[in-house]
Amino acid sequence: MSETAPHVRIRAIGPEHLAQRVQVRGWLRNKPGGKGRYFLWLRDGSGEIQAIVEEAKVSPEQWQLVDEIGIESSIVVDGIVRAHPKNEDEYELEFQRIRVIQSVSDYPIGKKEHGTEFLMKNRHLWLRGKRQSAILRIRSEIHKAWADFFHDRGFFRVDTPIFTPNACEGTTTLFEVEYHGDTVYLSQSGQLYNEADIGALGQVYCFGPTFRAEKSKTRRHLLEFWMLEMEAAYYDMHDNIRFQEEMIAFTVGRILERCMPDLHDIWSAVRSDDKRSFEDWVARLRPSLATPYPRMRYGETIELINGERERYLQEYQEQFPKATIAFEDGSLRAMKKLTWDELREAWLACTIKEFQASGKAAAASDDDDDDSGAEKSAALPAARPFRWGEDYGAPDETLIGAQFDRPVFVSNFPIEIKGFYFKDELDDSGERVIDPVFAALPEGLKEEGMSGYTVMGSDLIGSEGAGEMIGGSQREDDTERLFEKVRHHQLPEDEFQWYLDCRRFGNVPHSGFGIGLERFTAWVCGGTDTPVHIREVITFPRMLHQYRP
RNA sequence: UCCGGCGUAGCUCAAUGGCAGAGCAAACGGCUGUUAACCGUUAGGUUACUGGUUCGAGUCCAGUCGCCGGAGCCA
Repeated sequence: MSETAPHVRIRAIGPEHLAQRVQVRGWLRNKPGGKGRYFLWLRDGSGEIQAIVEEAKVSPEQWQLVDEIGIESSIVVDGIVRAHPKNEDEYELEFQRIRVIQSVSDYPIGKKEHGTEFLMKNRHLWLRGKRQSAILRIRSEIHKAWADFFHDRGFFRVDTPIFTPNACEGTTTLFEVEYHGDTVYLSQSGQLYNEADIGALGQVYCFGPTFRAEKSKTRRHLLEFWMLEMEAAYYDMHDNIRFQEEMIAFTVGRILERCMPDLHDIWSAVRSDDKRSFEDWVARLRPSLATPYPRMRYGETIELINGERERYLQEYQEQFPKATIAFEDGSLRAMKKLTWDELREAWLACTIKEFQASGKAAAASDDDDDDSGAEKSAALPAARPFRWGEDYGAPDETLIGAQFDRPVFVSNFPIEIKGFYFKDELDDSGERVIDPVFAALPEGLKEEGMSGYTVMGSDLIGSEGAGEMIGGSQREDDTERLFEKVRHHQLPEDEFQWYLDCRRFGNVPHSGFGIGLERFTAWVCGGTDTPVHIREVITFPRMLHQYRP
């Protein structure tokens, strides 16, 4: 009885272990049962298995140990692998022996639901949860998949600096760090360094933490997140897009191949009365295995967005017939009198910035046909047409993504809304292209300051409201144009000399992109009805005013 | 920074301006192929904080703090 059984990780237990004595080293997830019999749910970080302990079959000393341990006690259990009598393709352990490393009786996280605040204060323990640990295993697999994908295609990993002397795009707010008397910033992108690195290595990627000091508090934002950025010499925008969709398809394939138990753990934690079967739930990922993904030009999305806004407005009016809409100038109009055309007319009379329509709906007090008595209200969605030259808001990206069952590329944005390094879109004769949708607009609908010129950039928008997952572009390789753009964006030229230097010596066309690991992982792990919050996708999230533990 | 919501037992949540409640967790007992097991008993409170209105405030008002969601911006 003193011989030690071979240690196995739970996930590795298979048919070859049947009737074999093995050792599991881990923690106690739960302990249903009681007098005479316990079911020890064991977890070791790779998976879960239950060991059945029967009082009649073990020594009194062993039974006492089992009887006393509480949830999250650390234990080593020897047992004989048996087929689960009820669940097909599952195994269980016939208990042989337990060694208690630490007995725990007051684990703070219970078996029922908890609130966000409590869970976040206990993030160091929440990580152990079934859903949380499954998500982290998938994140790890994505790391591996991406490394394989890039190395298989002849890319080298470089590591770009985290302390940087200036902003990459100037617009975003950065974290300042005192650097022995100087001020430097935490990196928000390794792109400019990657562009230099391709001069040495041709095709590179970097992968590290990225910092954004924006005061965003949404389910898509972290202040510290992990971003992979790729850069390749002699890639144009279309090479870039093809590379991206192949990478996403490859990664999804890897997850479906290797992470089914983890996806199942995530699915099983969904508590809903009418939840889909596991197969149906996983099926949402399968379309993304097939390339190419749909592509749209920015200009082509405007009609789509406006059609959706009009539909939303109509729904809003039907749901809240007595709602009012307020313009910034203070005038009030009855909502039911405002047609889409009237809204468009009002909008045309002012600029985008001036037009700040907002609606507030509330059930009338004299109208008490609703016995609940609860006051219904809803904020008005964006109640104006989207005009060429505007940047997308989060709801716009959501609705574009919702049109497709797989990620979609949106490309060729107005030059005015993108960074300095985007290459101009040129026609065959080398002239800048005016976007056809812009060109077809009547004069009154062309926003002031918009040229109609576009750039060779693309975003990849996830289906099911995941939002932007990838931002990429062909980089400006016309040295003169690049100098102009640096000046036009009022960037500190001194700090950019080294970057511009790379254009002077062996300048080549090149492209690249960045993908946020957490947003991608959240998209893989969650669906429309089962969203994964970005704070669940990294061990210790850093969010606005929240950096503990 | 702005807009909206929330803050009651260790946890999740109830409570017309009128005695502070339930489930889970904990302790004790019962039951047993359990799937967030189940049943019984016990214990558990400065209703976030400060001030105000009121005969009376968890509830209404003002402020402060904390949390959540969203907007802008972005991956």
